[in-house]
Amino acid sequence: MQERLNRQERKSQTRERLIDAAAQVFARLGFEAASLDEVAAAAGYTKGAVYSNFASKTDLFIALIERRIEVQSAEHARRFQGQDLDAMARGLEAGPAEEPESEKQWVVLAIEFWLHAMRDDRARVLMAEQYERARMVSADLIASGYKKAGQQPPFEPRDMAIIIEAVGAGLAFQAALDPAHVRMSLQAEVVARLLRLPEPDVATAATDATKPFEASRPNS
Amino acid sequence: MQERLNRQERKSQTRERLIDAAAQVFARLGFEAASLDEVAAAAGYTKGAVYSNFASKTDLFIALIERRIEVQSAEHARRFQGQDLDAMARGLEAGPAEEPESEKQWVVLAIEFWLHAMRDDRARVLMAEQYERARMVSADLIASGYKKAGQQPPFEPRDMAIIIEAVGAGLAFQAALDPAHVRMSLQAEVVARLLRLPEPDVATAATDATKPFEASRPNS
DNA sequence: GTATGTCGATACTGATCAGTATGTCAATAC
DNA sequence: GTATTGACATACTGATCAGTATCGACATAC
Repeated sequence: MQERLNRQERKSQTRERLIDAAAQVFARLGFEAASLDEVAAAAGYTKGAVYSNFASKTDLFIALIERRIEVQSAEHARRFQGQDLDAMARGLEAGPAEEPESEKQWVVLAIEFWLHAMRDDRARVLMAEQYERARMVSADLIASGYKKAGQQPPFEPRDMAIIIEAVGAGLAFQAALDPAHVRMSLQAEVVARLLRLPEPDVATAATDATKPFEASRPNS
Repeated sequence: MQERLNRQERKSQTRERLIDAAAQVFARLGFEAASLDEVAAAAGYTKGAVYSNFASKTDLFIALIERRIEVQSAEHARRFQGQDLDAMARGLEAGPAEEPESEKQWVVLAIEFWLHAMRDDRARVLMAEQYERARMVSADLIASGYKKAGQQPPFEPRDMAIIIEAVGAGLAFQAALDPAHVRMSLQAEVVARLLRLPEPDVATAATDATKPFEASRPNS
């Protein structure tokens, strides 16, 4: 049952298993409330394995998020690269790629890490960079989508990326609290409405298509 | 310096001070990492005062959120009641009512409580009910705003309330990570576009006309 | 006045847990 | 083969902390 592995292979296998277990346990109990004993046990090891692979509890958390970021970035690129606007909107309608349970686990972990990031600058910068990279990828896709369609975006592509992410995150937040009252499918509807330019209302469409809505005063 | 207060007054004063202190300490350290000794000390008491006023640490957290809900609901109603759509949109542009530091504290606490709610049904139901009530108030305001304007909303008023909240929360989430790259003022812009307000120029020209679109470099 | 009950302080307990020190065994090196 | 190194297990430490038990002071009741 147990493969013959050399040191390096076995160590990275242990590392992966610990990270998987940490994802489960941190999501279930929260980072602070979770103990490394429980994480190690969930992976079939003891705490010694944790400290042999990670410098600290926080380090394990960061490794977990870093791995997630890699997976997610690849997934994100794979899913939307080279698509036109309509296809992107339809992609959103399809909802998340994962099963709901796993998806919710990642939402909780992202929030947990966000809170951690509010108090730990290393984590904050890591997460901020991840979001910024994702925004730039999305913004490029959006910009080239509009260019192909020969149309003007209603907001700067970069702002559109921010907005789409915001709507998704904000809906997930509310839906997790109260799924009976909040439909995640609203995200696709909102985005479709924001993306699709030729609206029946000719007068506003004409003005809006030429100039984006003016910015309000700069934030403090 | 210390007023003469009867028992009831003094007790509720103690309670308020403990809740204030808990807001500070929980926001700074997180609910789990914060100790009741520190909360009590921040309020000028000892842990005995906490357990004389609250059944448990969780109970204190819930009392804190309940009080916040009351304040926020009153504020929300006061701010938007009886306004038309234009005025509501302009109200959003004005940003949060509180100073940024206090505002951020409440964002963090709301997220912290949300995470708590993911694992504690009592907290989840409380928070879900709060959001649902706020949605209904907003939906009514939106519905009557459209009725007055003689227009059709692009989404059901209740869904619009959900969306506006989602955009605000999602932007706050990103802005807290990376204020240099995310403008909170996007919320007002998105909402204005979704509401499809008739010509914002009249109302906003006076204040905003001098600021052309220049979104990509927010000063921070 | 005296009695009573309440609020909050003090002191303690039992449990938990991150991190460390050391041991053990297997893989690698020679 | 023997020596060495590395990965993980075991055992321990020091510290923290929620919750409890008890006590004193003071407001209220009579």
